[in-house]
Formats: sequence, C-alpha cells, structure tokens
Amino acid sequence: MDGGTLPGVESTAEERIVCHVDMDCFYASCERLREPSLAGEAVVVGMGYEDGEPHGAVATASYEARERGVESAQPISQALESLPRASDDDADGPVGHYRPVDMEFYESVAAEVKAVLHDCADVVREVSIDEAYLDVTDRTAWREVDGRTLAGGYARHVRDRIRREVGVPASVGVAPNMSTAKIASDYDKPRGLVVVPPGDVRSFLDPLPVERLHGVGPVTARELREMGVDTAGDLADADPATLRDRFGKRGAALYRRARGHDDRAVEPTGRPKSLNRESAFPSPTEDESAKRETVRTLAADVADRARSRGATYRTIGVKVVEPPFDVNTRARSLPGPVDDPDLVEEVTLSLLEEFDGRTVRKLGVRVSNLSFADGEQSDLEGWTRGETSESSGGGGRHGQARLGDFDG
DNA sequence: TCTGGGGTCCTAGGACCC
DNA sequence: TCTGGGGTCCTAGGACCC
Repeated sequence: MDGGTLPGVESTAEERIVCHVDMDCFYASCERLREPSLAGEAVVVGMGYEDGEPHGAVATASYEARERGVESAQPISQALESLPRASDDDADGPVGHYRPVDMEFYESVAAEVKAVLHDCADVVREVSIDEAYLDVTDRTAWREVDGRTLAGGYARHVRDRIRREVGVPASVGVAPNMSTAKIASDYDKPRGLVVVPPGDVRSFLDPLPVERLHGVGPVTARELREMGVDTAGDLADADPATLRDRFGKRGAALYRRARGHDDRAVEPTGRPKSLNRESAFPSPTEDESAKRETVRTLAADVADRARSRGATYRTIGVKVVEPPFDVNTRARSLPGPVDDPDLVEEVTLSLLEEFDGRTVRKLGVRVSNLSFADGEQSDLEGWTRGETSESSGGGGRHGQARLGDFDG
C-alpha cells in the first residue's frame, strides 16, 4: 500500500517518520465546542475559578486572550485586569469569556481525539491530555512529490481529521525523530503544519534559541547562556565533554538532540509511575487540624484513584510546601504492595507530624512504586507456589525468600 | 511571575549486603 | 579491627514538562 522500498535507498533509523500532535489551547477549544458562540472570542479557562469570582489561576487562554496579555498560570485576578469579563457589563473595549475547568468534558473530547490518532498510527504515545507522538513510518514516506513530502501530506490528513471529526484545532510537526517533531509542532501554532525532512533537521534547529529544546528550562537556559550557548546551533558546536560534566546525562542528551539525533523509539503510553494529589490553602496556615484534615482528604482521594485504576502501591509520601516556596517531601516504603486507604491516611498523618507547628501553604499526598494487577509481576499463583523469581532485589533467588515480607 | 495541580526523570548520600 | 570494591534499595531534592 505504501509503494514499497525505494530503490537504492537504505532505510535507517534517521528515516523514521514521527508526528507530534499538539492540540491548540485545548481547554478553550473544548469550551468552544459546546458553546460555538465563543468562536473568535477571547476565552479564559480557570483552575479553581468560579463564575463571577476573581480567584483561581489561568489553565488555558485562547490566542485572542493571549493577545490581550493573559498568560498561562497567571492568577485570574491579574488576567481580569488586562482582559475584563464579558459578563461584567460595565466593561468597555475587549472582553474575555471566563469558564471554570471541566476535566470530565475535556477528557471525553480527548478520548475522541485519541481514537482518531490510534486510527492514524500503529504506535501512539500520549504524553498528556492534549499531546501525543505518532510513529507513522509504516503509513507514509519521506519521498517528495511535486516538491512536497508524502509525510507532510499524511500529517495534514491527521490534523484535518481531528478538526473534521472532533471539531477542535491541532498543530502537527513531522520529523525523523521525537525531539525535532515536538519542536516542529510548536513552531507555527495554532493550526500549524511544520515538516522537517531528514536532510533539513540541522538547518531547522540551528537558529532556535536553546529554550525551544525539550528539557531546557529556565535554570539550564541561564547556565547555557553563561557558557555562551544561545542557540541550538551553538549547543551542537559545544564541547560534549563539558556539557556532560555540567549537566550529566541530560547534557549528553541535549547535545545529541541539538545535532538532530534522537533515537528514542515512540513507545506506547505506559502505566503511571506515581499518583499524586495536592492542594494549596487559600492562605498559609499553621492550624494543625486544618492540615490534618487536608491530608486525610488528599489521602482518601489518592487511594481512591489508585483503586479505580487497579494500582497497588508500595511507597506512600507527603509533600509539605512552606512559604515562600520551600518544598519538603517525606516518604515511607512498605514491605509489599498494598491497596489500603486506611494505611495511606495513617502513614501520611504520621509523616506530617514532623511539620507540627510549621506554617504551610500547600500539602500533597503521593503513592508510588505502583504495580498493576494484570501486569507481569505479582502473579498470585506464582507466589503461593514459590515459582516467581521476578523479585527485583538482587540475590533473592526464589520468590519464597520474599514471601515472608508479606505476612506480619 | 509572590507560585495551581499532576506528572517524569535524574542525582546524591546513606544503609546494607557480599 | 581496619580496609577495598561492587551492587541495590531507599529517601530527599531538583529541574522540567503540560
């Protein structure tokens, strides 16, 4: 169906075809989907926002709202200063439509998008609710027809199907690897379609500021600039040994990616590694009963989510954020995986005790070291027969050795 | 950027084992 | 009693991403 192999052209790893699909201001687009009159209007979706109130933070702003100075993660009160609310009728000039986050609805729209993606590719890695990588090597080719690559045409097809079948806009980047495809999808948002064929990777990346590379945040960007590295091209020309010394594994990976090399395979979405719930107090508090009550609620929520996802956990932890923004984490591991809400509460309350008398602005509860019932490990029959030797601890030759950990 | 919530990966030191 | 090297697990913190 795809025309077979090109004569004289060897297929190499660098000739994979990876699409990165990035939904445009996804939450705002979802709001427009169910409220079509919002098309073309400035839309702000707020986390912790309630109709008519000033509290909460911006989760997503439409491009119209961004033009008015509304930024992601900004407090709603601040957003309202640059973009008054449409429902406040004294507003004069441009106004915004503010809506509270409705995750359930967004998840349902995302499920429709994912269905399209899985129909378009054999391997799909969902990174978040609004982002995914597709390996479409077997569905198209880098060959050019009339000056355009077939891969680009395929990416356009993916983007347009999402628009047509689900009704929300997306941007798509196509490249021979994940890292470049990701940058490409971001290059021309919204409704972008950026194609970077294998031969063009370096010339595409070279002029970009280092911040555009996935994995370079404010801290790394500052350090790189101090080294005289401003662009991806500078990074590609830097001394790899120096980068490794300064940034460890990450430095080595960044160097390779800046040079257009990224051989990570598009792996299908895996199981979560941890589950976590946190919430901030309206203002920092030292009220012990408020702290304990919050932790109890978070613990119950996390345990509940773990159960609903069929996960057991072996490590339970808390996060305590003290003003101004000092993050403390404490965790305790159990001898074996459990599904035990009461234990989550007990352990987290006990970990919280260390912070008695301290003022906190935010608390969190986390479970990690997850196992899944249908997964490969902890097959109950194997355990009881003493046949399972999957044990992660070195030396433990037979499952029997660890069985004792579970009773008592 | 007076800082919301849900995640991932990496690093470093200490405990403990052989 | 002191000393070596290799390995894993655990905890805490940091950077980053959406």
